Amino acid sequence: MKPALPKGTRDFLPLQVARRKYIFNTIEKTFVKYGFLPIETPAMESLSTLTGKYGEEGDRLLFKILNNGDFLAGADSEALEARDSQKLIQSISKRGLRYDLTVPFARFVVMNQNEIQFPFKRYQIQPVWRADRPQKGRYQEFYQCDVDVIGSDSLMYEAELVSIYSEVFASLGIEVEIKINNRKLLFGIAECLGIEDKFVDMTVALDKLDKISEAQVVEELKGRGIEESITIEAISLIKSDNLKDFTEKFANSETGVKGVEELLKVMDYCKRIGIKDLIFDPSLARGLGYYTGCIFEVVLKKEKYHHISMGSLGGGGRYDDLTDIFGLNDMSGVGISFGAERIYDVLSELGLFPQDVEEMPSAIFLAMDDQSHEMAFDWTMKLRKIGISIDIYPEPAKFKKQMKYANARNFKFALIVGEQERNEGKVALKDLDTGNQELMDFEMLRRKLQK
RNA sequence: GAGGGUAUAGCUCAGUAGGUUAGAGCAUCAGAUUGUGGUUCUGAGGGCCGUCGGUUCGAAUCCGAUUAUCCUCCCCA
Repeated sequence: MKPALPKGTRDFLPLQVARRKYIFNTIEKTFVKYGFLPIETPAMESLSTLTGKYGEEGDRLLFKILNNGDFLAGADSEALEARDSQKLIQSISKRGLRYDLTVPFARFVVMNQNEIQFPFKRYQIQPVWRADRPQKGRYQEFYQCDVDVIGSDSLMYEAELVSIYSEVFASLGIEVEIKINNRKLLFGIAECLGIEDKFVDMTVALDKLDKISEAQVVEELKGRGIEESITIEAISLIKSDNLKDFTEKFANSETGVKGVEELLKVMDYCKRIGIKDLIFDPSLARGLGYYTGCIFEVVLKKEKYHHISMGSLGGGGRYDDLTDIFGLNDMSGVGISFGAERIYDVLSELGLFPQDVEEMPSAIFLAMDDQSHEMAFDWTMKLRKIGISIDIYPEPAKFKKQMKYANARNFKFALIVGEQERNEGKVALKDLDTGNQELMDFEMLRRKLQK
């Protein structure tokens, strides 16, 4: 049979794995420094945990797992007869693959509330799955790196998370803008324009302003029943980057004022710790429905990387009612996520990966004959026992072949053992860059490889 | 959900206006070379040309369908 991967999935070569680990490690190190603790949740969740949490579109993109055994025995025969897939699913699939890490986290918090201490600071780096149509930089299986704190409404945490963004991207060598806005401020705008019932439509459309023209936004909102004059007013409002302007406008919107206050507080925290790249952007909306307070998004610094087109490298925000649906109230939380796959693409395009991400032994034994191979094997194992990473060619094959292998795998040294070396109880250490060779006994070799 | 591209050797891809036996590079193996690679030369193996159907004396090539995959829009990480 012909081997193939399901669409939107990838294999990773050793170098790619090493580079991905470098990203994950950089992110994780920062999370740990800020006092976040790791958790893991299963790849599968009950379908009921997942459905209805991501909107209509999200439900469509959920991977459903077919029930085991005779799944048709329990199938809804009416739905089956009517060929109603949507309805049939409930009776033939009770599990699905997780779509993000936030909803499983909410479930986790509710189920483990007696085991954890609030405010609970957790991070989670695991793959998620979406049955989306794949394209560049977008896959059906990809990793998310989430960091959330739940059980506190302190705005200090917003500042901590901004600081984490700032630190992680700085250590990766990428210059970014961290955009911040507040859903309450957006609601305030809707309120003073008298369209609070169309709040979601408004934000979704305004969010597209950097991609489509104002006229198109007006058009889109007209289709959703918002008058042109109101949309134009809304657009002019969010063009302002001065927070104080909003305070005046929000005379009739308590929520709007609250949003401005929250933003000022967070930005004040960030100023204290010297964060420069935080930018207030009132057009930032974020699609996900559960956000209620500050929202964030990270993008490449435009003036620096105008040649690279890449969506956001991360995003997040505050949510007040996430655990509510699972029966736990009064649990405000705030969290952000890193788009590791996109970060990978950016680092790779900019050539910003360190040279030495791949961890491998510096030397490999090559033997000329059976007896030498035995000696090389003994030395190999002795070195490994004292913690030195080392490799050996599996048989005394043709020497040229062994050299080729050592070279192709990028070893720094070849340790050559033939009759001559063996008789002296030594090996020849050949530097594969310079071609220089040096005879060494075991002790010399140990010292050479140990540093 | 809408649109576009691609499908030929293990891998990356050529294949001209339909015409005998479908090619290259890389990889693999063997030899020139019984202990020195990254950069030598020679040779070998390996293909129902995605699948089904149609046009034709004749199809990898043209047409239709189908499947798979990549990409663009929507949305997202």
